[in-house]
Order: sequence, then C-alpha cells, then structure tokens
Amino acid sequence: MDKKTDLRVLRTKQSIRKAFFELIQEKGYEAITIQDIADRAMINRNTFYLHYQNKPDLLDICMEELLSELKKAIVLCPIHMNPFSISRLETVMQAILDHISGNISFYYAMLIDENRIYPFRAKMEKIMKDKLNEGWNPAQGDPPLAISKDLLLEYLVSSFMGVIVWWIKNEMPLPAGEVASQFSNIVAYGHWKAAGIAIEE
Amino acid sequence: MDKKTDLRVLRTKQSIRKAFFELIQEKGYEAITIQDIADRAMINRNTFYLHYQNKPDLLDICMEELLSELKKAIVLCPIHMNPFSISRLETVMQAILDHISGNISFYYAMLIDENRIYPFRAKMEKIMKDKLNEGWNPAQGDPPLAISKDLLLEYLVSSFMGVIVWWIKNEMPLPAGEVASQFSNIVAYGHWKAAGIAIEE
DNA sequence: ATAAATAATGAACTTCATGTTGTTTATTTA
DNA sequence: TAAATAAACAACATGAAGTTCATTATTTAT
Repeated sequence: MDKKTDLRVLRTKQSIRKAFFELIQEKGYEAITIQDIADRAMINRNTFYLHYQNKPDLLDICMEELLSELKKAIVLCPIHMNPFSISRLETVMQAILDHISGNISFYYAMLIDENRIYPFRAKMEKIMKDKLNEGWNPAQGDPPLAISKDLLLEYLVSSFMGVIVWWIKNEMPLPAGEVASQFSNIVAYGHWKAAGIAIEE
Repeated sequence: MDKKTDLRVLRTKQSIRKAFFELIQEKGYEAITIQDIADRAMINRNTFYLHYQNKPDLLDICMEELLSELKKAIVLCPIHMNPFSISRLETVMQAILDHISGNISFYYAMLIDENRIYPFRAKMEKIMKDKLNEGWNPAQGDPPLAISKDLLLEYLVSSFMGVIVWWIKNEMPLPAGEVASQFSNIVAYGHWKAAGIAIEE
C-alpha cells in the first residue's frame, strides 16, 4: 500500500515542480520567491511548506530525481573494459546524451545560460567520474600512467561536460551517437587529427 | 589628481574585500549577509552601502578586478599562430596558471568546493575562448574543420578549466610550465598517448 | 453513503535581512 | 584653522521567510 496515493498530493507536487522549472528559466533560481512558485502553481503559499521545507530543499529533491534517472541510464554500460578505453567512453556518453534528450527541458534549465544551477553540474560530473572510474584496478602489471589518474578523469569529465553543454545549447544539432563518436575521437587521438588539422609543432 | 586618495576609503574598501573573501570560504556566498561583512570588516553596516550597492555589486566588482588582471596577463601572448596550435595553447595556459598562482587565495575562493562562484568560472571561460579565437581566420584556403569550431573551442576551454580546477584543488602539485605542457600534449595527441596507455579499439 | 482522516486554504503573526534617511562625530585636505 | 568628506549611530519602511491555527474541501475507509 503506497502511502502517497492521494491525488491531491501528486497534483500539487507536480504543479510546484512545473512552476519551479518555468521560473528558473524565466528569472533564474536566486530571484524566485516561494510566493512566485505558489502563484504560478496556483496554490496557497502555505501549501508549499506542506511538501517542501524551503527553496533549496525543493531544488535538491528535483536534482536527485533527475540524477537518479541518469544513474539508471548508465548503470547498464559495461564495466569490464579499461575505463579510459574508447568504446567505453563512447558507450557511456551515448547513454548520457540519450537520457538528456529525453529530458531536454530539465537539463536546459539546469545547465544553460543564466539559469544554470551549478551544483547540478557538479553532481553530474561526480556521477560521470564514478562511472568512468568503475572497475579500474591499475595494480595488474600495467605500466603506470604517465600522468595523474585524477587529472585524466578531471580532464575527461570536464571536456565531456563542455560538449554536453554545447550540444544542448545548440539545440542538439547532431544525433547523440555522432556526438559520442566524435568526442571519443577527439579525446582519443587529439583534436587536430579529429578536426583534420595538420599538426605543427 | 586621483579622486580616491582618501585613505579612509581605501582602508574601508580593502577590509570589506578581505572580509568578503574570507566569508566566501567560510560559509559560501549565498549565506553571507551585509551585516556579516560589516562585522568582519569592523565597519558600520551603513558604511558598506557608501561603497557598494549590494552584495551582487560587490561580487561583480571583485570579479572584474581579478579578471582584468587575467586579461592583462594573457594579452601579450602571441596571436599570429593558428589558435589551435600546440605552442599557442601552451603559452596561453602557462600565462594563466602563472597569474593564478600569484592570486591563489582569490581563485581558490572563486573556483573550489562549495564556495564556487560559478559566474566567475563562466567569465573565465569567456575570456579564454576569446583569446583562443583571436586572429582565427578560416577563409585562407585551409581545409574546413571536420568538426564545428564552436565545439572545438568549447571542448578546449572546458578541459582547460577542468585542469585548472584540479591544479588549484590539489595545491598546485606541479609547476605551471609542466601542467601547461602536459595538457597541451593530452589535447594534441589524445589522452592515451599522453598517458602512455596502449590504444585498444 | 457516511464518518474519519487528510489536504488545502486563508489569515495573522514573528523574525530577519535589506536598503534608506537623517543626524552626529571624526578625519582628511585645502 | 576651516571646509569637505567619511564613518558611525539610530530609526525606519519594506518584503520574504517560515510558523501557527482555525476553517473548508476532498479523499479513503467503514
């Protein structure tokens, strides 16, 4: 027996979320007041407090919901490969981009322009780092990395996020599969080769 | 004749800035009140309003000051080269890292952990994009890029920022020159070659 | 169908930070 | 030493946050 079967609750929560995301895009997170949310959602301001403690609480819960979806979307990606292998990168990136394109308005509000919710970006980066790091066990007679693994992860995830933001901001000009493939190429072979620029030292 | 020769003004402004940066690191930007700043700077709350309109105004002015220093630091880097050339990347990155290490506590407060002031990061990225883009004139019989220039810039700047953040957070474990060189290598030849990992398709 | 439980409303209230105004005191510059 | 300016001090208006409580509406269980 689910405790939350009352339709009133679902309806109210849903309209609060909807109002919240609209307002983020319109005026940015900081400028939003609880009254704004209540007006937009057409509920009493008091009702808001029956469901959320405050504005940061609402934000946290919205973020966690989205990110647990993201985690679900990438949990199936294979982990037996070298975490820095090209096929793994490509697979993970494709899964993430597919998930994003299915929830584009949320991600737009969270990541693009003035609306940006930066803790959301940080949380996404954390999830991607954990995934790429998964199953990585360097004590297997492999030669040690010439550069720090942390640095490599930071580099991969940052550039990854950059491409994601570019993709969303430009209204997804390429299919997810192609972005994933191009990105893997850039990152694996360097941007000159990927871009077709002759290397000059 | 400089209008701002009154030592009282300089002293007050200076202690406001100092208090502000300390508080950002202690409790984060959002949680700071004007009263907090006034207490820490040992001035009357009213005096704050004699110098700054409000908290965002103070933040903006602090950011602009730092970033104009950053711009000055990289304005001398040569612009005659291909903006994506390895030597140019390395030169610009070195200049930026040198500037950062000379103002490390400011950049720490702006970029690291919960303190992060994300608009600052966005402004930094803008400056770097503009610099890398400078003098780029593709209509010279060069073969067209195989991938979007915007994407390439986004990718370069994002990964660049990632490395910068890593470097600051880890208390600058390598000299600026080495980071710049390693980064250029990763980005130019791909991370496997740079890290010494054998490529597996 | 009706009663009990729960959700939402509406109003009143406290608290707190913001930003402003006006007066007084201290310090600097001319 | 006088005029100008900065800082301190006090008082005030405003607006949002968050709480409390009584009332109304809606849902669920009997």
